Amino acid sequence: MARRGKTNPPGRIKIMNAFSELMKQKEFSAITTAEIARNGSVTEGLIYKYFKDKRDLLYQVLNEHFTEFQARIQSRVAGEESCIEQLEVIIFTSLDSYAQNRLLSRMLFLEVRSSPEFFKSGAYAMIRKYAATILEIIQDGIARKEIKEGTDPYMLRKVILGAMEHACLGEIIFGRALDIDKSSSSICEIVFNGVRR
Amino acid sequence: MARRGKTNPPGRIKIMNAFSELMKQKEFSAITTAEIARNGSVTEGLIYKYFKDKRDLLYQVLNEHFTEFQARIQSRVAGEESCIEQLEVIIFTSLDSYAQNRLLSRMLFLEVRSSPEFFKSGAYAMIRKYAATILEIIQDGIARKEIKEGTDPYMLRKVILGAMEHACLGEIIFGRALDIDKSSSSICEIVFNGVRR
Amino acid sequence: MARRGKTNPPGRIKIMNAFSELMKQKEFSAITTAEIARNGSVTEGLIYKYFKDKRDLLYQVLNEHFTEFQARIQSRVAGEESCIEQLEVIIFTSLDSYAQNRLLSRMLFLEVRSSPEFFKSGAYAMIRKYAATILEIIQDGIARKEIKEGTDPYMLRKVILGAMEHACLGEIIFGRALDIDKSSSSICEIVFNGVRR
Amino acid sequence: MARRGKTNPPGRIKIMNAFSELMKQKEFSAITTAEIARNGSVTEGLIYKYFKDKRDLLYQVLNEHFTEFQARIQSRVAGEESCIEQLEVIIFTSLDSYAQNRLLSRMLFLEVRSSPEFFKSGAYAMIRKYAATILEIIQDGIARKEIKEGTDPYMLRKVILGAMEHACLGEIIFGRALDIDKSSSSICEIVFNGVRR
DNA sequence: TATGAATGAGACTTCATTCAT
DNA sequence: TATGAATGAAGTCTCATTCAT
Repeated sequence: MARRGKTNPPGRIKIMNAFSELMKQKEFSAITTAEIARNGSVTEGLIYKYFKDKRDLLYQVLNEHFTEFQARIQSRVAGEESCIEQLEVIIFTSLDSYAQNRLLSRMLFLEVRSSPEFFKSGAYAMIRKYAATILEIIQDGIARKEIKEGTDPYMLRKVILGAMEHACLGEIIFGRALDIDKSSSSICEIVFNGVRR
Repeated sequence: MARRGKTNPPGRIKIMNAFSELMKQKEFSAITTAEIARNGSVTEGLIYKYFKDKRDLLYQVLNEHFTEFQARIQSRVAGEESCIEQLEVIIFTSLDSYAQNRLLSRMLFLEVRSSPEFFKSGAYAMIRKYAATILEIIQDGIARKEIKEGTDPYMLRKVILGAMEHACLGEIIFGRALDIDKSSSSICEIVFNGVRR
Repeated sequence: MARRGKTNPPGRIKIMNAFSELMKQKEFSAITTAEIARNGSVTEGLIYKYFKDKRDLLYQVLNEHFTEFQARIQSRVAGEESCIEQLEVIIFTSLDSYAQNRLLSRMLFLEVRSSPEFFKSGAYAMIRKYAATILEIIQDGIARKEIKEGTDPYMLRKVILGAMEHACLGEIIFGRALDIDKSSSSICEIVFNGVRR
Repeated sequence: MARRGKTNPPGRIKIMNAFSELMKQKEFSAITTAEIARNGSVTEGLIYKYFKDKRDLLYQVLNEHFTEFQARIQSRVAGEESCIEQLEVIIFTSLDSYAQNRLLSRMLFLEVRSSPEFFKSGAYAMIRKYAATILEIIQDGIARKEIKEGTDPYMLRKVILGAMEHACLGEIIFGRALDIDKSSSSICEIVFNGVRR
């Protein structure tokens, strides 16, 4: 997503691309501004024309990714009727997005959450929107009697988010393969029907 | 747990305590060796007598915490008969431990997982033991027909671990209060009985 | 004073005003061209259309101020007959100008004198004129027997300039109030009549 | 003056010497930490072990100089009986110190006063002591009827300080020679006896 | 066991300035 | 006349780590 109203100068784009590329290779703290500049064929100084600091660059890149991600979720959900199906779609699509974009997941699950500043960023605002969407569907599901009435919607959301996150963790950390179909249907089966015999 | 066989010199203890204390206040990367030394009333040089480097210090501290944690889980599980009850105990005890020791959770959920070296550490070995315990109970539960036979034990473990983790995340990051009873029983209800009406 | 012959384009005026405004708030070296451009609603590049560099901007601003200052002094002195009275008028008027225009005094007493280039600037030429005026009056005073004949006119000038400067320093640095009447009459009393009983 | 109680490690001394040396050659802001380190044969990092930042280094160096300066003044004043003579000694000794140590004067008159932090430094505390000494002598002089009773002691101090400062300014800025005997006796003559015929 | 002095590499950042349009 | 993009050089400072004593 281009910045609203403003022009998006080539240097800015180069910097964001170079940074995204580097994020695929190494941790945030291991990336130096010198590297970013070199890879983007700009000078280090230019980074600070467009970004407050290195973290701000990270958050702006994340924001773009998350915005796309959130848009994809929204459009897929729109096609489903029942709440359970909507949740299934969210779980599948999220897992799919995570798998297709390890960079995104790495940053989200392992890097940014340890910095308090992240939670003031626009990138985090996007995440909140995503979480809000899930909550609404759950509440709707309870209202429409698709979901048991005693269910705590916040806890259910936590279970879903946590399950998805842990489903990806092995892949992100160890590079293990992830079977999205199997993972998402397993999560749905467990969460919707329970495991007790 | 003191290091096996060896004596535990006062300097080493001071350093570990100072570090633990600092971990309650700020991220790992924001803690400097100078601070650790100052807070522990030792010199920076001494840190390198007992620890290979700053990360090693982190892992040794974590190891102590995780060892205790794992021991507590084991002893509690021992008292339960059914697998479902064992899992309930694990969920409650884990949540309780996380809540009582935010330091532990912070480090585990937000700090160490981004560094590949962590996964070679003794601290991580403890975590694996913990995870293995859960897996065994699940497999046992399936064998003993307490848990549905089609259930993927690995995925179930992921759902449980992820649910617990996300249940704590708000508390760790934003300092929100956590109702352990409610959280653990909600997780159990959702996972064991499902939410579909 | 507008630049002789030339037109004074709006951009140039905006830059000078923005800079003058900033000088009231912070030291010269703490002011960045980016700030000047932002405050003046022009682009950084434009500064270099009208001014050789940042220092040149400072000197041109100073020049305008000093020119006015010098003109005021000249016109006031013209009204006095005796040399002593002329000096009194200079002391009072200078103090008054300093107090009314702290920006001027700040720059003159605390900022520019540390840079050798200043002494080649037009602004400094104005200061020399002012100093020359004082010297002439003193020499005239000696010739007209109003001032003791052994007096070293250069040293007397230094005493007067230094006394005025120190009288203002507290105000400039600490924002203390300055009683101009009292200060100027005290200086005159001390310098003209001496303090020995 | 060595730091009280603490040891004064060779590196710290080397840094201060290297810096003092550089201050004789160029303005404070033109001196880089790289230069200081190079000239002192230490690493840049060491500077920050002993000094909070570059300014702190400046103030600590100044503090040493001013402390010596103040001690010299005190011991010379002690030898004089009358207040007028004490002031004469202060004026002569100050001028002499300024002339012998242009570094000191440059920094005091042209560099540090533009930074608000200076006024919180120990170096400035020394300056205040010096100024307090002068004020006490003046007040004593009034009490002992050596100085006219109507004299404003604060203004008299300002005249003296300003006169001395301006007497040195030419030397400091333009490298002009300064005749201390002549300058100090001229100042005394003007201030004590006045210039009016 | 412990100290304290010193290192060194490099990180982030700032800013005056230029230039094509 | 004015813009906006980009430069590049340097600058301050941080910090984990080592080593002689």
